[in-house]
Amino acid sequence: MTHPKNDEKDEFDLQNFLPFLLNQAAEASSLEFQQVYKNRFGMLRTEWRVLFHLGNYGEMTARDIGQRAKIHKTKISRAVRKLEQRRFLRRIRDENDRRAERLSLTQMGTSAYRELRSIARNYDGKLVAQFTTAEAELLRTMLRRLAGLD
Amino acid sequence: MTHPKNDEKDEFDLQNFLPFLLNQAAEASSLEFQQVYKNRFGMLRTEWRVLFHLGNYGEMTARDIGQRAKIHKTKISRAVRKLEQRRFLRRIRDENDRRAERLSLTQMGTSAYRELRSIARNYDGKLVAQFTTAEAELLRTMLRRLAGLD
DNA sequence: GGATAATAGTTGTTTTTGTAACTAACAAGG
DNA sequence: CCTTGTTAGTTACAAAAACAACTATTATCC
Repeated sequence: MTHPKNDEKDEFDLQNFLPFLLNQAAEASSLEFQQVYKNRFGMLRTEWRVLFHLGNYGEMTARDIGQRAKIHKTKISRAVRKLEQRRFLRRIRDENDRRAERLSLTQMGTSAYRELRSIARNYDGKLVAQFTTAEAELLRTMLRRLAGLD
Repeated sequence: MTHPKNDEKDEFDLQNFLPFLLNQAAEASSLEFQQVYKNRFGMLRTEWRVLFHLGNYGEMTARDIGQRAKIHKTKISRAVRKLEQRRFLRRIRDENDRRAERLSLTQMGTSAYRELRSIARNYDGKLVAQFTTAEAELLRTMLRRLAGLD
């Protein structure tokens, strides 16, 4: 019978594999916040992200959002439609490039954004509270690096 | 207009929101490795994880795996069936508790595991190479903490 | 100008996931 | 034993994601 465990010197554990760890951390740390935009606003993750981008950066096209957040265009297309149906955003055809449409939040969208942003901010604070300021800062820097942002 | 507390001064950027950052980092950093188990072995993420757990920790039940990796039992059930069909694992009904089945890798499963583990190890090394050893160590510690592991 | 390629966004179809309900086996208390 | 509750795992159905093909518009370049 082979012994899968210690064939060679093997300090490689799944629980140390960075992609696994990152994924577990991401899932665990988004769970609670997810409840908010799901239960309170009936939103999906992508919808929340689109809302957040528009609230955060102002008027953008679907393409802009997709590029910045690395979300596929079909997901964005569907999220935009839902947000529009719920009167959270409006779209205006760009007359300089009639393929694109400029998206922006309505009053309702803005107020939902504000509420969610405030909750997100508190939530982030809570997550980060278990680390020192320096640690948290380093963590974000490393994550941005791994994410290929910056 | 009313002034909710967190409304005006806004240093809160989506790209600093930890759940978002974690998710982006997780996706970006698993993309390349995903290609390996997808294209080379036709596996899904959960299948790879089950394989890895069995390879790493030896014989386990579906429940054990689910608890350790926080994977839902239906996902595991499906992954196990596929891995069994591909002759990567076998199941043996536990005679002490006939509800459970003890899962273990076949020869084929073990060899796939070994190959994937080696690729994963290199891949992890590559990811971590952009940080100092201390930084990487801290990163893993923080992620484990966020993930609720340990 | 006109063919060809590229881009913004949508729609249709297939996979994969999530959720709930289910079977079969065990556990505990009466 | 026998009801009630719990656990391991599966299955059926609904929701969401992935993937491919599509329309409409703009850009390229001969």
